[in-house]
Amino acid sequence: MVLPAGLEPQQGGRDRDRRRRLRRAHRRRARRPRHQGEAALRAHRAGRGEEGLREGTHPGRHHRRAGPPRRAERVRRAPHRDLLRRPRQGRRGDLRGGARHPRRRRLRLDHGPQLLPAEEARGAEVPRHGDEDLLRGDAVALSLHNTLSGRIEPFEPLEPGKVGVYVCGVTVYDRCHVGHARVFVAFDVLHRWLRARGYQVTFVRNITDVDDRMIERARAEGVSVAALAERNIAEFRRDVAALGCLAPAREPRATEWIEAMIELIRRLEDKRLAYAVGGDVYYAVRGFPDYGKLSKRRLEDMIAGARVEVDERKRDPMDFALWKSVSAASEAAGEPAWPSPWGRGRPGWHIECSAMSTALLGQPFDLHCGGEDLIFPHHENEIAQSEGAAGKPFARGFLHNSFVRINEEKMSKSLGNVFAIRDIAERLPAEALRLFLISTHYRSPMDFSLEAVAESFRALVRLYETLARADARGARGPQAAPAPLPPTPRLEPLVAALDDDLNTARAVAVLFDLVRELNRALDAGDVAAAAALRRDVSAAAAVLGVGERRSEEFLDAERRRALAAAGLAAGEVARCIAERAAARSAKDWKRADELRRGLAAAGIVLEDGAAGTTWRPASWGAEAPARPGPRA
RNA sequence: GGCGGCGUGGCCGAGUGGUUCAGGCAGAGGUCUGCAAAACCUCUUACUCCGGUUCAAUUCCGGACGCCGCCUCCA
Repeated sequence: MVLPAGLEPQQGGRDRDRRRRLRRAHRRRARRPRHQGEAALRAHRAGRGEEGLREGTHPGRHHRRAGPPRRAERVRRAPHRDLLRRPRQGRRGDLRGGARHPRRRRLRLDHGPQLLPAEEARGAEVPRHGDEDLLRGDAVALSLHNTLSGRIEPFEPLEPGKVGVYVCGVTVYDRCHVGHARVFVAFDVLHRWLRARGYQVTFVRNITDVDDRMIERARAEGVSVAALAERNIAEFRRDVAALGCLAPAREPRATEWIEAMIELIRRLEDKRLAYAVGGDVYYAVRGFPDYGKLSKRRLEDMIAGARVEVDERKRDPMDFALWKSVSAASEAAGEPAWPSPWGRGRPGWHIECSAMSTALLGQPFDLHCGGEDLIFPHHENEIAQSEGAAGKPFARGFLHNSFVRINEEKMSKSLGNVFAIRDIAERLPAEALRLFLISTHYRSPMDFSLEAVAESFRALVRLYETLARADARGARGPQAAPAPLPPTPRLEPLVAALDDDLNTARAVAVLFDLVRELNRALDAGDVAAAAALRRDVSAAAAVLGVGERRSEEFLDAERRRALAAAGLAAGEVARCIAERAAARSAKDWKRADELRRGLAAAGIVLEDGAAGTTWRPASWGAEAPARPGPRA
C-alpha cells in the first residue's frame, strides 16, 4: 500500500524510544519464570505466600502483579478513552502477520507488487468514504474472504461502482430456521455495507421451489408442490423482513427459469460435458479439469473416501444430475415436470443457480454467497457447469458463512435440533436475533441458545432507550443510513471493522462505544454534541440493520408484550402512576413506595424522570422464554 | 482416510510480537435520586498444554490434547 506523502502515521521518534525503554523495564520486572523447574517455582510461590494457589495454574499469572500498573492506576493517569483511536490493525505495517486465524490471513498489502485498493484504482468517480483524514493510513478499501483463494483479498468489482451479488437462498419445503437467518443477515450486512460504501448493488437471492424434498413434503402433507411453495415463501418473506433484511433486487424462483436451465444443459452437451442416460442427464466431471478448485479437493481423494452410492449409469461416481426424468405415473401423482429434449423431467439442484445467477448478473459476476455447506458439492458444481459451458469464469469471489450450532453441534434438520425463526420471533423481537447473529463474525461458528438471544435483546433495549432519551431531548436523528455513509471521524472505527471482511462483532462494539458516548453527552446536557452523536449512532446502527425502528415505537411494543405476559392492562399501570404522583407531591413517601412495590411485584419498574414518571418491564427479556423445543 | 476450522476472563465474543482500551450480558462498589430505576464512573486482568524463534509470544513456527464442520440432502 502506498500512502500519500506526509500521511504516514506519525510517531515522535524520541517519544517512542522512551516508551519502548519503559516497556522493556516493566517487562523485565514482570518477567515470567517460564523455564523454572517445579522446585524453583514452589520456592518462588512460598516466598510470596502463594503456596496454596490453584493447581495447574500457569506460573506466569502470579507474577503479573509486579508488572505494569493496574488498570485503576492507569486510568487515573489517562481517564479519557479515545473514541477516535485508529484500530491497530489499520496501521501501516500491522497488516503483516497473523496467520493463525484464517480470518486474519490476508494479502500483504504493505509491500510487494502493488495492489491498489479498488476505490483508488477507480479514481474519483466513486464516492469516497471521506476525505484523506478519515481513512489515511488504513487499508482503504473493503476486503473480503474469498473461498476460491482461501484468503482475505481487497475487493474490486468487475465494473467500477457496481456490484452483482448472488446469494443461495432457501428451498421452501419448510419454515426457515436460525441457520437460514444467519445467511440472510450475514449477506444483508454485505448488501448494506456495499451500499454504504457507495456501490450500486444488484442483489439476487434465489428461491428453490422444486426439488426432491419439496416433492416428498408435498406428498406427505397431501398438497401440491406449488401450494407448499406458496405457503413457505410467504413465511420466508415474513421472516427475512422481520430480521430487517433489505429486499433483494431480484428473487428468482427455480420454476420460472426452466428454459434457461435446459439451454445451459444443452450447451454442456455440446461441449461433451453432459451425457444423457435414458431421460436423465449427468455432468461429466472428468471433462472439467478445474473440478475441485473451490473445495480444494482432488477427484481421486473424493472418490477414495466417497460414501456415494455408485450409480451404474454414471461414467464417474462424482458425476451429478443436471436433469432428472419424471415418469408419466409420477407426474400423474403430482410430481412437477417440464418438457425437455430428454423427455419430461425436472432440473437438478445445482443447475438452477448456475442458470439464474448468470442470467441476471452476467458471467462472470462479482460475489456468490451461501452457507459453508454449499462449498461442496453445490458451488463446486455450479462452477463446473457455468465455466464448463461458457469457457469463462463464473464468479469472482465466493463468500461462505459458518454454521449456527446447538450445544456445539450443527443445527440441521437431519439432526432434529432446529429452531424456526418464527419460534424465536414470537417471544422476542426478531431484531434481537439479528443483533445476536451479527455479534459473532460470519465465518466463525456460533452457538445458539434462547438465553443468548435474550442477552442480545437487553443490549438492543439499551440502544433503543438511548435513542429514545436523545429524541426526548430534541436530539433526534435520521433513522435510515444514508448511502454512501457520510464521512464522520467517529465512524472511522466502524468503517475499518466492516471493511475488514465484515467484522460485525467489532462493528457492534463500535456502535456501543457510541451509545455510551451519546449517553454521556445527554447526562452532561450537551444537546449539540448529543445531536451529532445521535446521527452517528443511527448511521452505525442502520449499517448493521438494527435500531432502525422509531425508538418509542419499539419500546412501547415491548411494554405491551410485558403487560400481556403479566396479565395487566395499561390503564391500571397509568392509574397507579397517577396516584403515586399525587402521593409524591404531598411528600407521602410511604404511600408512593407502596405503590411502587405493588407494581414491581407485577414486573413493572417505575422511572421518575424530569418529564414525569414512566415505566418499563422489570427485566427486559430477562426471563428466557420457554424452550420451544427442537422441532421434529 | 482427504480437506477445512476452532480452543480468550463468571458467560458470550473481538483483537493483538511490547503500548491506556474491544464490546455485550451477569455480579460488586460509587455518582445522581426523597427512595429507586436508567445513565455515567470504577472493579471482577483472560488468552488449552508443551517446545522453538525473539530482548520480548496470548499473538509467529512446530508438536500434543480437546472440540467442530465438509467429503450424502443440508444455510
